[in-house]
Amino acid sequence: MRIKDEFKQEAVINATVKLVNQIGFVSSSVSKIAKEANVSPATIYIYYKNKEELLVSTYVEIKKTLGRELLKNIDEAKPFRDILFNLWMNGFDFITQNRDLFQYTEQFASSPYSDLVDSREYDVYFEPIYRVLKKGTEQKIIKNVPFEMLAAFIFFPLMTLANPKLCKSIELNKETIDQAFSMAWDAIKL
Amino acid sequence: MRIKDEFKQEAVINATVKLVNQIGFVSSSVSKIAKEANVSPATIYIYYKNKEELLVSTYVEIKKTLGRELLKNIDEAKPFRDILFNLWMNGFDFITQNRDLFQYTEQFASSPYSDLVDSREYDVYFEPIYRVLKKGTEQKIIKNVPFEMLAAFIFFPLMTLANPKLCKSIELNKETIDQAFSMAWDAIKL
Amino acid sequence: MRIKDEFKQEAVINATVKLVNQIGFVSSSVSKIAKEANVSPATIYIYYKNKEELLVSTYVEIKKTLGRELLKNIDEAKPFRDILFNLWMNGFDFITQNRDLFQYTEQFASSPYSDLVDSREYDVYFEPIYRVLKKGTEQKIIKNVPFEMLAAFIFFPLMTLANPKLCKSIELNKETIDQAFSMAWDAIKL
Amino acid sequence: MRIKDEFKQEAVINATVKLVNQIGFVSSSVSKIAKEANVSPATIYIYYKNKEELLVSTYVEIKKTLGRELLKNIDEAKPFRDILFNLWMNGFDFITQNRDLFQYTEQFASSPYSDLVDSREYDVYFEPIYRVLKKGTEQKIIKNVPFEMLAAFIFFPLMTLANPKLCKSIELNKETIDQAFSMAWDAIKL
DNA sequence: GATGAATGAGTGTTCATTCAT
DNA sequence: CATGAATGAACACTCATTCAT
Repeated sequence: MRIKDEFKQEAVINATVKLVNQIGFVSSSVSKIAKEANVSPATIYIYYKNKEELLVSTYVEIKKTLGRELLKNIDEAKPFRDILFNLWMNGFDFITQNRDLFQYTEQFASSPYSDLVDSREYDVYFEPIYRVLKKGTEQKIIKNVPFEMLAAFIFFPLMTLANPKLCKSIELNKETIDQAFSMAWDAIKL
Repeated sequence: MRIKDEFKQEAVINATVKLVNQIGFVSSSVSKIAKEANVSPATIYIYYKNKEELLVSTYVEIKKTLGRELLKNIDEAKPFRDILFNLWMNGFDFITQNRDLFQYTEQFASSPYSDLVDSREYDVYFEPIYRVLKKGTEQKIIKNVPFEMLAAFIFFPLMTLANPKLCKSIELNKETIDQAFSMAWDAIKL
Repeated sequence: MRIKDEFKQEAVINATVKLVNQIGFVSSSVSKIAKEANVSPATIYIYYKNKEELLVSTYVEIKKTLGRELLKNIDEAKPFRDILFNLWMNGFDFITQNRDLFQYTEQFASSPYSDLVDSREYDVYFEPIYRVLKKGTEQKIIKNVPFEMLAAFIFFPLMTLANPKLCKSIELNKETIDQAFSMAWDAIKL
Repeated sequence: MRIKDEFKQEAVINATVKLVNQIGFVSSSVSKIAKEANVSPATIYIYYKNKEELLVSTYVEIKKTLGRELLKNIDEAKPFRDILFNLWMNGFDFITQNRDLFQYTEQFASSPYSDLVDSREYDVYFEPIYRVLKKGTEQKIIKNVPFEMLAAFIFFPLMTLANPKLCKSIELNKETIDQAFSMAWDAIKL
């Protein structure tokens, strides 16, 4: 029999991300994705049960990658602020170097498909971050507030800054990055 | 302009917002909006050139309202932090009391339609906020960073916290609100 | 506004029946029906909620017509056998003169759509037939067996004979018709 | 021929009949049949040129079986009515004991595929029945009418009664069966 | 101004069949 | 012989928009 063409599936994923970035989530139809991937629409249904599964599984894959990237070269022995800065910069690097992947997750998160994701599929990749922040709280280094609030002041500003649509005029050089992190730090530190 | 017409147009806008909240941006078709507004699809095309204009202008209207609400009872003579807190609480009140309008803007902002908005249409309503922040910078009360960065640390966390999807577990009482504002303040104050 | 074009709807019904007769129930797709009726596929969905409704309501309409035709010129004062013969000939005339309508009902009845029909919609047209047969039973003219069994020996042979596919070699002249009815009569009479 | 292959082909036939009974003729796609038979879709195309041939040949096989079953234990020396009753009961037994096979033939017969069958493939199995009926006619035991007409009064009522969709309320016990046969007999006897 | 009818182009999805192994 | 991968064409249906009144 014909062997499964891994390239084809990868082409589908790439086409999905590319199209979502180019024309948006809504307009990215299965047939357009198929055309972009040089594949028949029917082929997509070999790999994925339906459109939902294509979009959701693409999202989950990206989230896993993001989780892995965030924790790259993290040394938990370092001072807390340094760990956080590492995390932050890893996030920044991922966002800027994989703008299309990042943008896909942003669009996905605000789409009705986002309700269909079982976050447990990738939560494990983010668990170390919870743990680090919890330790910071316990050691009275950062404020004792819910995790979501910490995230709202650390990671959401990061995402905002990295979003060229929202921050057209901000040049993202070493200085602004440091400045932004230091603001995030001021927000959460005790 | 006849009174009857205004009612119709208003019904269309309300139906748009209501439907977007009920079934999402994607599924809100012109004919469904028309049905919800008790109006013919063709009628909508009397008021708006096309669907895009309907969605964009609805967005702009909400932005204008938001701008007006933000500046309610703002006394520029007060101390800077109090002014900011007022702004912040006005924003919080708007979001929680007009969740449907807010949710519409969120969905709109992450749709491809958002590229089509000319922000100058509502910027004037937000201009006082720019001015206040600028004064704060000049008086060395807050950090001297681009406006978007300030916004990223003041208003985006607010929106994040008010988003029930993102912050399921956070109860929004007086205490958490104060806490959140104080974190935002720590982030931007000098 | 544009007024509803009765001709269009009729064209759709005719096209449905015609196509079902030409290419069968299964191959008669909405788009083919639309093309045959010189109408856009979308137009069909103005008249009918979905394909099912188109097929079912076409069936019901034909059944109503059949019911009306069967009872044409029936004089319940006549002898029982004559009434039955009248019914029988009315049926025969309908089948042979509206072969396409009849064939549609045959195909429909053996399609999965047939489960979706609420027979109460047309039962009223056939009620007089029930009544006549019941009277025949009570007056000990015909055998006291369930209605379906009577039908199986009166009307199903009729349908079989009128079906050119099943009875290729039988010429349907006055003599064969009389012969067939007399066989049906022998089957049910006491 | 290898044993393994026969199993596969038989599995395909069984799957075809089973699926047609479960989900109907229309929905029974080649891939679903293949899945049900634990076989690749491509395998089916080794045994059959195309879907049509699969369906038609399955039909023909069933017809052959039916022919064989009808003639089981037929003793042409018996009185004519007894022979006929034997045939009739054999038919009844086949229908009730192989409802799935019978239902398949019913669905097939009212599908456009039925035009593609060459009845000569199985006619030989039914030839004895022709012969018996012909003798009955010659011996002036039954009416001298075309074979199809006899069939319409003997076998079609039988099929009608055995069709649970058409005869929901009729319980098929010894008594009703006898009654039905006697009606058929009244119809054809001289 | 206001409308319901009408539509071509598109949607997600399944199909019978063929390909390459 | 047997297979899972692959596909173009078709499916039922919805869309944003325009037409005719």
